[in-house]
Amino acid sequence: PTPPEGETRPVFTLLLPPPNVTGSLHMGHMFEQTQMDVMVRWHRMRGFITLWLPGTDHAGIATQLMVERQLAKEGKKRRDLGREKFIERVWEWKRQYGGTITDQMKRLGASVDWDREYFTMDENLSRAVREVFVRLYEEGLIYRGKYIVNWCPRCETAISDLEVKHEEVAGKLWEIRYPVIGTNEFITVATTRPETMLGDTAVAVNENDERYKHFHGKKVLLPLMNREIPIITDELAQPEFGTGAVKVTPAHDPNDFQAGKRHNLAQIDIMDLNARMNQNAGPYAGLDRYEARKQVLTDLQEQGFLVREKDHTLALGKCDRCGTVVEPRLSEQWFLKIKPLADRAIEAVETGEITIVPENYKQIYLNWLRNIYDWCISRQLFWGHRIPAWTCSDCNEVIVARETPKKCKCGSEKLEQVADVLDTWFSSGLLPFTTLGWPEKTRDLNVFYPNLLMITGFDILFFWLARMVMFGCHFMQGHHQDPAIKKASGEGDKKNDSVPFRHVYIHALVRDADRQKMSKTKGNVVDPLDIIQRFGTDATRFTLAAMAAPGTDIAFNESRTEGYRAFANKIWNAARFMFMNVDRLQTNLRPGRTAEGGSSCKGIADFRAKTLEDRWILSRFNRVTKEVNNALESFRFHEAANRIYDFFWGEFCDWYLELIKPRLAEGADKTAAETACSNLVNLFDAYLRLLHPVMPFITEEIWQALHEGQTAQKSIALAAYPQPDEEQYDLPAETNMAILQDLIVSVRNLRAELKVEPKEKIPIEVFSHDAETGNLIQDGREAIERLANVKTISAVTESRARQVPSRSTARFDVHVIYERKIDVTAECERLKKELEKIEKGIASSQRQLGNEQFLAKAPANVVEGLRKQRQDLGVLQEKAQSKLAELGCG
RNA sequence: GGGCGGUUAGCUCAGCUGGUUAGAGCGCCUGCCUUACAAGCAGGAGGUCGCAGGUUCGAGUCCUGCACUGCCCACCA
Repeated sequence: PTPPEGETRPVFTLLLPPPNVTGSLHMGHMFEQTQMDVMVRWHRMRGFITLWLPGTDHAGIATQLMVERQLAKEGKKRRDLGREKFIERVWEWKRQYGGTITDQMKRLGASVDWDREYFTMDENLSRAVREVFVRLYEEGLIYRGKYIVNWCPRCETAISDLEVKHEEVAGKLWEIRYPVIGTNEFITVATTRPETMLGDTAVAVNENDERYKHFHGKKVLLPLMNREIPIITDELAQPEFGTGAVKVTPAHDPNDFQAGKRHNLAQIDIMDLNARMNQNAGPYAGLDRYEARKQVLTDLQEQGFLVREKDHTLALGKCDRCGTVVEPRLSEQWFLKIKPLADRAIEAVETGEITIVPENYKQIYLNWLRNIYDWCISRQLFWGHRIPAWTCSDCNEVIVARETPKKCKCGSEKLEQVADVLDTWFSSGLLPFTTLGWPEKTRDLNVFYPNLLMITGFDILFFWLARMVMFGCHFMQGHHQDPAIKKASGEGDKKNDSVPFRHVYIHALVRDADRQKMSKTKGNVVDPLDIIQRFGTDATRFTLAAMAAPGTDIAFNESRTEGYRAFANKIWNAARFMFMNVDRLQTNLRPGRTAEGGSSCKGIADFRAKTLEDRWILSRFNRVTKEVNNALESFRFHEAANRIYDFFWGEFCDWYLELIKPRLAEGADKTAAETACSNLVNLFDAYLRLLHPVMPFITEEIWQALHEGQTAQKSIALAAYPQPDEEQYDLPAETNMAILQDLIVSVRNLRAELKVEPKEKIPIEVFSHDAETGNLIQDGREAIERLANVKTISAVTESRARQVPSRSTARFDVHVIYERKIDVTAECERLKKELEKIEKGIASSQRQLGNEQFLAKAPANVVEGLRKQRQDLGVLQEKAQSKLAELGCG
């Protein structure tokens, strides 16, 4: 719902890049949507009013292609049906299959606002498209004209420069000689498309090219066609390239078209809309362009005009949609004068009104806009937004209007709407404002425009993103977002609200495990629904988030997902452990019943830090919370995911749960058990909230069970996202915990080495280097015994470092008492390795500490740290050496 | 022809603004069904950070060149 006037909460608006109706969900969608959903949920939980607006795109060519294929099975073409019937079929198709992708989306857990779902051909959006077109036309930014455009002979339509994909192919360059009239000489031209010679209307040479000076003003006889055409001088011909003379075909080449204009040459169109030769091609009429090429070459050869053929690699332009080789074609089209719009779009990014992350895309964006050509916006398709223009059959007047005009100004009523439709991207470029009710001045626009964020892939940086900026800045000029909301959203200082979005995050592309682009034709498409089926949505989302390092394409790898399925399982089991204890203790420990109400709290509610492990985990949780929030702030999804993962598995499960077990155990002190359990519950609750944006399903399920409807919020999605409380950082607790962990690991290590029976408890002796450590170990006695499987701990007053088997750190030496002999060779080996490492460390720290420059220039804490390290290493070195001596290692 | 990335453990990848002895997951080796979890637990092996220079007290991190690789852009016949 639209927030009313007076709303002072921040607003987060995000527009879903609308998938094509024809589409089915692929990994790229899921990747993109996972990142968006993480952002949306994160903002929502932090108290933003969020709008994530979904919709689908009518996708002109793509959709038409689908229906055409259907028709082809019935042996029909679209023109057999005619526009109206055809469009009916498309709508029919849309009704039947168009929902596929949105249905699939629902399984990703994407928390979009389905109530607002739109389709780009909806009436209100179509009306906005007409409005935009008419305004641009009235402003003189849209014009119509006969130009060379990229033409797809299969789709039978013009396409924009962006829709042409160039592909390097090994082709040929043919040299053809044209007889110069009135001489015995020939002039030789080179071409990669010999069939176009049929439409030649001149031969160009460079004015300064000495070789051809004597031909100036002469004519040649065009072979095969026996047409006289002039030799012109034009910069089109560059002396260095080929023969220095070039054939000019104004109707079939953009450069030649320009040259033709300069010299007033005739334009002879020799092809039809399917790139077959027409009557103008004389005897070649009816041939397909490649058949014609073959025939032309044969004939030239026979008649002695073909000089030679050379290998030549060329960049062949192909239709992005269907792969057919594009043919430059002269035709009447509609264009958008792009420069004025581009200038403003450049400014918006240059001045920081829009920020782009990662930053290198900023340059790419700017370069493109700086070198932009007018945009051909008309398409000769049936499916799409009809161009709101009519021509009068009596006076040829063109009328551009919002609604169908009744009659022409000449009085005639014979008006016919222009057959063309608009490029799909024309309408998608308008979505940031048209989906919010434009051209009406709606409250929605007031509140939700500009979007706070735009997340999309670089593959549509130009197609879509740049156009949204151009259109947004143009049509929303003078727009002001509700100031209270703007301020609350943290954008109070940005003056201009005409931009469609304030921040852009460009995500990477998902590739297959071999880094290949996924495509249907390659057959390497990984179906996200299949992955979800096998590993679960949460695990799949987590995989994508964890791999989403900005700027780096990701190679989707199932083994990672397998690992994150295990993670989900781990969470599940930890939750079981928690519930087990809650149930057993039979107390009101649900977080929903605590004083602070659990989830409305931005940290851990009611956490009572009684013990070292409590203080430690509280401190760690807050630090991790800080790291996660920071990471999300800068779109480092992978970092957020990894912190969340490591904390839970490596700290919470591996240590905290193990450490509190005695307190929870049967027969333990009831009050202490309840405190421990309550802490556990509240910590778990907070953790679930931290994790929720990435793994919405499992967190919701456990959270619901945890709260049992006892809380004001209906869903964890509306609970508060954890925020760090730096007061709860506890460095001493973290340091001490690390010492205990070291000790426990050392003992486990020794046990493994000595191959102590797993069940056998053994006595250990610990020498502490300082009283503090001694006390710590004394206090941690129970934990050490349990987690290291130790029988007794004796504090000794003399270092046992020399004795084998033992382990040493800078704080303690630990020696296990166990009669089995160690493997001397192996132990020597290990000690030597260890010593080597230590000495390497000593050498490097020694080198630096001996360097006056270092002491003078490095920051104090670095120097201090290094000194400390040097000292510790010295101690360890000595210990290792004496052990080696004791063992008598060679 | 321009531009942008990547090159770190067997595999897939982290390593943000240069600062202690470079990390994770998977895989591998050893041992464990320890009453939340064998999708698990404990321990372990494994890297001269693509190559060559340079800047710096200090470089996986910054600069230059090279190699390999991927991508984007481009109306030279």
